[in-house]
Amino acid sequence: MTRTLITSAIPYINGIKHLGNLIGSQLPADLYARYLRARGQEVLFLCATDEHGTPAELAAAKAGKPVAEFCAEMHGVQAEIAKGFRLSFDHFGRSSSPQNHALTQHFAGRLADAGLISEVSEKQVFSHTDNRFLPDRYIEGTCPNCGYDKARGDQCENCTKQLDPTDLIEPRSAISGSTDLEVRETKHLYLRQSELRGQLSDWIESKHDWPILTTSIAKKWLNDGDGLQDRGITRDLDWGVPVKRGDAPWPGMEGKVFYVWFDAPIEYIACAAEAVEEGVISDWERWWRVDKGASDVRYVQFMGKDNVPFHTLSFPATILGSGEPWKLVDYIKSFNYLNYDGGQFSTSQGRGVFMDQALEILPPDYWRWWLLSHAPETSDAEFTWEAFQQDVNKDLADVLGNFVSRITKFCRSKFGEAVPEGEYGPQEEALIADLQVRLIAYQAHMDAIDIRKAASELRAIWVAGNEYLQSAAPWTAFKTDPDRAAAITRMALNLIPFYAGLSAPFIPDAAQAMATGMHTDLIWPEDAASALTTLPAGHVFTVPDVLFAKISDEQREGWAERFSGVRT
RNA sequence: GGCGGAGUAGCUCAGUUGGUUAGAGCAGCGGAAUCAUAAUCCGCGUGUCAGGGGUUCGAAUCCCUCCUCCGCUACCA
Repeated sequence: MTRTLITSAIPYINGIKHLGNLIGSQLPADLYARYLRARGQEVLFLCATDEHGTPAELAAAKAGKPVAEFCAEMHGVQAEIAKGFRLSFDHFGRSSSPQNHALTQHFAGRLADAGLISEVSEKQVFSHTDNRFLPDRYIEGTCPNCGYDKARGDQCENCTKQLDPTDLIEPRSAISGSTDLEVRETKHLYLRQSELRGQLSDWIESKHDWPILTTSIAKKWLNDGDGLQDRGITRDLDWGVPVKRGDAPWPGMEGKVFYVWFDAPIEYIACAAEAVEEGVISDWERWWRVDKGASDVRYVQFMGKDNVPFHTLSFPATILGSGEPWKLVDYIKSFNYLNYDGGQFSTSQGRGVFMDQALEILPPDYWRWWLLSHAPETSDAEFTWEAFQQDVNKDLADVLGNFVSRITKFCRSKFGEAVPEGEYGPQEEALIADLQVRLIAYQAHMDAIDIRKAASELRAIWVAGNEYLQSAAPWTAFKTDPDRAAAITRMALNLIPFYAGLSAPFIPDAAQAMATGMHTDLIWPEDAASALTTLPAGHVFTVPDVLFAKISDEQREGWAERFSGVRT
């Protein structure tokens, strides 16, 4: 049996993520994990918080808390929200874990031994007032090109000219506004990615089935300009993984930490080690070391397009460069962006709907269904309240929810809350044949992680039940041929556990409610014919509560208003 | 500027080994049914496939050109 390792890009610690972040990695990863588990595969689904870097330190300072404490709290908050969305991580770790410290230092040591680390002395801007080195972006000043007075040290947002911090006129700290800056010499480690360019290029070129979005971004970085550039992997910060060469000190690098993008992907591995400590799994190397049992693992990553360079190049460079048999990713599913009502979702500007707010106003299934059925797979997608209301009401309340409602209530009123007798006839056989074809198509789309197509097929499966009921019309048959009506009712009732099983990856709560109402467990159908005999005559059930209350126009208008501005 | 993605019905989107009258869902219009959350089902689409040019017996699909939107551009993560 194949085993699948699934990782979602790890969300940054500095705040609560918005719906665009959710659909960009965690939610699709969860869908796939749930699907594979339902199909009986062994799955390890990992995610974590990404806790290092300047923004984390600044967010902690703003909150008036020590950074370690801040991160611990925010990790708890994000973990709770993830539960709220039913994200089924086997472990939700932290990039600040001791396991990640050890592994990050281990990789750095291996890379150094392989001659893939160089020490580079460079000049960085230091702010006396802030008592820290400032990343280019955290330096503001007047653009020498256009005169814009809020140009950043990496680029002027007004004229888009790329800048060097030293180009700025009257530079100041974006954190404190202080102009007490000094250019200081500092030494950093660089990962010599350029040495691995050929290897990485061959590897990327061999991935013909990856999304074009993934490979095109990777190839661009491999071939742009002088090709893949070496990358600094250390920073002058307090919070992070201290620079060490394996277990040994690294002379000259005292007081420095590894760059967040160096240690963050390594957390994918460390997270499995954390999971062992948590007792979730017994052996993490069997998922990560090809020489220790991981040769039959298929590893799939999910991420937004902004993360692709790090996952296609930097992290593989780390793994390949180590010379050790770590598992390389087999498939990278990448996503475009979800826009919000004509503009971008923005964490920094507080624009859009954030994960905690979404859960305040509606159950997770509403969000899961809409976001997944509109996943930005081929291009950017757009969230509007009108579309959200319309689609959710139609798909979930009218098509699926009402189907469950109408047949269970019909049965209760005519035959009581137990499945009636009756032989299936040609109409039932036709339905079964149709559903079998659709089941195969649905599984094929899920296997290919073709999310919108899978959602569309699932919806068609729901519609098939309504079509069947409408044409078989048990309410009419009941008047002249109660036995026939009983058979139709039994067929239709059997669709509920069938739908529950197939829908669970998308809408786990509603699926469970359907199964519970029918007094069955959630199961993935082997084939339509056998699945639709799950409930035998005489099987007792309970009419479930309304599965999906509709979103009213008043609610929609209220939310559109509430979320029209900026989160404070 | 460079690179990449996108531009198809009012809306959201399918649709490339080039091939019959370009499809789906939603919205809209008409009808059926009355079991159900006024929920369902059936029927109805003459769209400059962004514009222009080219290759071809044949182009949404290949080539050239051009316009628009978005992203990335390596020290935010």
